[in-house]
Amino acid sequence: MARTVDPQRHEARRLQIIDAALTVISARGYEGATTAAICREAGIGSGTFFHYFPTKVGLLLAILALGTAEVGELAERLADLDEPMAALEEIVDQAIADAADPRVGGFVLAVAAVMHEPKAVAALQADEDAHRALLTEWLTRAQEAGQVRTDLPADRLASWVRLLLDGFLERIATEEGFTAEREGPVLRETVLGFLAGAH
Amino acid sequence: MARTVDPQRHEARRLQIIDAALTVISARGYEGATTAAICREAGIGSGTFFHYFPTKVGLLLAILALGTAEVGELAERLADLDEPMAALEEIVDQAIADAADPRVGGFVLAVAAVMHEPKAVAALQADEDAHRALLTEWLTRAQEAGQVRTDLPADRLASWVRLLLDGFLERIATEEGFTAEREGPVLRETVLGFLAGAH
Amino acid sequence: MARTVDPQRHEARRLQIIDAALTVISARGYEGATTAAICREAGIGSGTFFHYFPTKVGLLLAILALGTAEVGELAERLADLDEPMAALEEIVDQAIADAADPRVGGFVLAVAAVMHEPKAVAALQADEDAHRALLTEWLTRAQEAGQVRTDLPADRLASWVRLLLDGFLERIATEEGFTAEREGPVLRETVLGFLAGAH
Amino acid sequence: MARTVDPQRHEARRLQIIDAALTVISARGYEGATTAAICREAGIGSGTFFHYFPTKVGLLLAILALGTAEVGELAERLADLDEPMAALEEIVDQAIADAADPRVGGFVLAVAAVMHEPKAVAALQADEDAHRALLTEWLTRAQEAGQVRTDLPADRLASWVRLLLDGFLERIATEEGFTAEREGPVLRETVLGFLAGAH
DNA sequence: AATGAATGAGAGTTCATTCAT
DNA sequence: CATGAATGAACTCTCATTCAT
Repeated sequence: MARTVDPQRHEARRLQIIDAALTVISARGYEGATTAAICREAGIGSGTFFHYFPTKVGLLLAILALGTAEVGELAERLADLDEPMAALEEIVDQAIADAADPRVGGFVLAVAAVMHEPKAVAALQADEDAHRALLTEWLTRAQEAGQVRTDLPADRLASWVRLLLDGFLERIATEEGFTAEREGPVLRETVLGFLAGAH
Repeated sequence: MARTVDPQRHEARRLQIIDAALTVISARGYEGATTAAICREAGIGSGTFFHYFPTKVGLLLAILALGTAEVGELAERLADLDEPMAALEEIVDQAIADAADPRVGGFVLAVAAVMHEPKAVAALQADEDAHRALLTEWLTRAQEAGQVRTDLPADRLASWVRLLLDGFLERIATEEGFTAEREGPVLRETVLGFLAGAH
Repeated sequence: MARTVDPQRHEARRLQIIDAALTVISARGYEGATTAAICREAGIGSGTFFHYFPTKVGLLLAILALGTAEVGELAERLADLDEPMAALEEIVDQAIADAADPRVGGFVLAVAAVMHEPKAVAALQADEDAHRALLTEWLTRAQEAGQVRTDLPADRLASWVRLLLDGFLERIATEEGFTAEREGPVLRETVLGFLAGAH
Repeated sequence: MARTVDPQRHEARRLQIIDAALTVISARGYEGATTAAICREAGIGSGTFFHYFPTKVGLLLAILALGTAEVGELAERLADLDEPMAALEEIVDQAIADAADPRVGGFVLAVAAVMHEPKAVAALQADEDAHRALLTEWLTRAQEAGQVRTDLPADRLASWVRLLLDGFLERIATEEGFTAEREGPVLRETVLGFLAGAH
């Protein structure tokens, strides 16, 4: 009888729509993903969509915020570690694990192309900043521990690690036969090789 | 007497439109780049656009074909070289030079997100194939000469070099302060380090 | 709770748009009848139009299908008749009644000129076939009963009756003062005279 | 050396364009007949078109005027005749002969649908008026000679003869197998039967 | 006289968003 | 809460027409 919103039900519905959106955006790009197509995929009416998200961009922001939140969770999980190299390896492993969902690469690619929509750019930047902050923190510690090269400052090393992790995601989205399973070990080795530095 | 087609004038106009399109697509993405905006940037009327390109996709295909043709030109320039490593370094240097045009990264990113439009996908694939074929050819020779690692076959090495070169382009498009000038040497060193293999 | 589709409301809206289209097409021809003009006449927004019909051609096909369906209804009404001449007179009377809507002639004329759009041509042919089939059937019976001339086969007689009925419709659309009311009896007499044959 | 226009050459070019237009309009309708298509058919450049006709409508008016002029020529040829029925038969025979050009039916049909363009409507009306005037004149004489029915005034008889002649043209344009050759005699007989009147 | 490159108004169509039910 | 009919701004593309050559 209670007219109160069931927060659990509400959140479940939200995630259901986000999941559908991930699928559709990954397959067709952001502009190609019409709200109608997302609603069809989610099995809801068009009105319901706007009941859960204020605008189409609002949905995108929610997805990006979800990703940024996951970086925070990862940071918390690593907080206790003493060994910088173990933390950096964990970060790389997490990236490989994320890449196992074939939609992620397509989604990243699709969203990267949304440069208008200032709010999306800001959210993208926030996500990037969170990733870089986490990396820079552990890279700094690793440099202090003499475990990674010091010819480049930690934030530039972070840029290059991001280059490798992002490039990896996009390769998977782009190239037939380039899979997280097979190429994951090469990524690990390449990142570590890069951090070890030239000889 | 009759105003015959001046092929030179025609080609110049075409390139002018393509240049404007590069600017606009790079800034707003493919879907965000309306034909009206491209026309405004190029300083032409809307009808003129469709006088030079059959459709908006036609313009995209023309740009991609231009890029693929440039790979062919690079291949020809390298054909005479005897030293595989010199050729590979030349390929990397070319990528760094391309990345100096700040629009290229944004354009690549924008176009990578155009998954519908089968013809664009095909052209993108053709471009990718041309790049990979060139790389694979010289990587194979380098392996035969014992100059690069052999724990991975040449085509997988090519995938990883492409990952680095593409990632480099996109970093420049994305990250403030990550410039071709400053990071180019790191790219060179990283590619060569990767090809040298682990120790 | 949910606003389910009310099929009655939906059909009413459809007919409202079709009615507006009849008016506009009849007055300006098919190409001259812009979707904007039809929407204005129907008092709806442009989006609503495409909510009810997939394309402008789709609307045309729907109108033609409606007409063809009416031929079927007429055929059913006649099915019980024993007297061929009574059926043929009924067909002529129906044509006269149709011609009372002054838009019908203009519409027929306008649509007859749509030769591209293969689907429209097919629908037009289907409509023509339905009319001819009905006529040919009753003309055959009338010939067997010795009530109409036999110097021409039934299907050629059908062509000529169609010529008279169509021509009648178009005269009304074209000629000021040529009205269904005044000229209807002449049509009746002329068709019957033609079917009786020369003397 | 004289810069004077060669009127013969000019007129020939005009007729060449009109002929091409007849072909294209007959096949695609008036709106479907783009100036570009007409130029292609005529083997001229787009600029040349507008050198001979001020607008696309201007071309249409020229064609219609040509047709109206032919009615005048027919009227002159008949002027000497003493026998009204012979003149009327000649008019019908002329219609049958016109119908032998398969483009005429399609053209009439196409143009009949151009109801906007007030000037075209006026030209169409002038053509119709010329036809009716000629018919009415001879029908009046025939009535005075007691050779055709008098239960309808001459101008209404003219309407019905026009109905038959127009319908004949359109049938040919519309119906496969309905040819001027085969159906011409039936037309003759039907017109004369109608004029003889009921019994 | 003849050309065709250039133009821009206007066409059909899509789609995010609103709101009565 | 949930719906989907209704909306109109904005898009790509067509085509009659102009004009420099």
